[in-house]
Amino acid sequence: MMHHLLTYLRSLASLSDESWQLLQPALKRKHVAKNELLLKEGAVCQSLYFIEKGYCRSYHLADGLEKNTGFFFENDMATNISSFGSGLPSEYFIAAGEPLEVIVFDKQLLQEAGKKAPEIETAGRCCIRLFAAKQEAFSNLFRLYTAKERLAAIEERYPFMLQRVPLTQLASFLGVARETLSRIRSRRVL
Amino acid sequence: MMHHLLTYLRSLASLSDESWQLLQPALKRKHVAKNELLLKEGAVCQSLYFIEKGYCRSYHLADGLEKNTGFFFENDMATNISSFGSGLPSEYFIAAGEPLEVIVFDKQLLQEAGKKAPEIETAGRCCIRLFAAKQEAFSNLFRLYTAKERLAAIEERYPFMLQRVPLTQLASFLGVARETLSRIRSRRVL
DNA sequence: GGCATTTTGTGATAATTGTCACACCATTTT
DNA sequence: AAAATGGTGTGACAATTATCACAAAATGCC
Repeated sequence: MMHHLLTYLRSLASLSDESWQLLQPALKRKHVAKNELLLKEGAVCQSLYFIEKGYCRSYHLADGLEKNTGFFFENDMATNISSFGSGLPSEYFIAAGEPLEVIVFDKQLLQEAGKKAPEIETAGRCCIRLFAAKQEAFSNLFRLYTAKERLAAIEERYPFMLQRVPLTQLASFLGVARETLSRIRSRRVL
Repeated sequence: MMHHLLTYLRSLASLSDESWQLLQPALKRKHVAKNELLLKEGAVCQSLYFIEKGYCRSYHLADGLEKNTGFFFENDMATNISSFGSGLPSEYFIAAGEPLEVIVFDKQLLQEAGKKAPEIETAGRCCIRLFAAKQEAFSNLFRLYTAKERLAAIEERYPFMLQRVPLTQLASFLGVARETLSRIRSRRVL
């Protein structure tokens, strides 16, 4: 039960069986159909999502166009960290890109669990630290590399992303037009 | 004494006078001259830096060129969150852009303080959450906006940045050539 | 299978940006 | 005062990318 999550958390911090039990009330399994929303723009993010199967993406709506800003796969934590932390409305959506199996962390119940077991607090801190490090790495792709190099970097570090994410969605994530990404990709093969 | 830091921490989480006292052993004031390094590429980041006065920047060295990836001002926490968390060597430098007054958090001593006072753990988690939210916001600038719009966004949210950071340094942070940034800026005035 | 919808590829052209070269200005050094 | 240094503006041209238009391919649905 919740096997992957336990492994994930124990890779980040020590977590006794007791702490793990104290965490259970804050957790809930959920299935989400493809294209269904985990978080709406304007809503306050009240949950963390641990992804067991499938992937989801965060996107902004601008001029009716979806601009993808993040992708989250198996063993990732997905959330709007800003809204979750501040209690302010989310500026973007999070939607399932494939049929999703997630474990939902409820914010209130998680706080209570954290008070009972400091190990949970520590594990939470490690999760956020990972999240921050990942954001930083993606952010730096834009400052250090050209569009072509960004694609190569993604291909090297997250090859499954190119397999599973439609090119149209990947384009805005890499900060280029769909057509440009298509051309970069075709030139690469030659 | 450490007045700004206390205000900052209390804006993030409740922190009793007792917890604050328990935190003291982990803190140390430090002056850093302009252009001096807080963190070298290849070194493991062992500290968090709370900035009381001045600013610092993180930069990668590629082909002998400095590419700026982050700027940190008064009441910001600066660190290599990835290296600090994982214990792996830093891939970039952090240097003072102005004469700096910082409060150094020592990693080991901070951990010990956190064990004694859970409030410190919680405040630490809030710091990292802010850090992550900021990284995400900067990262999204590239996906949502053109170079011109990115400059406008910085001007609106961080006007002091344009005053204090040399254009040459700002350019790589915005992901454009120095000349391009110079032209964007001059076109804006017309 | 056949039809509708979604996704991807490609050509043509305009707009933006990078690169190289050099001028200008302010400050510091000798 | 002359020279060196660091930061910035600008012209010219090449390279890259965005945009629009449409074709081809893949996918889902009846």
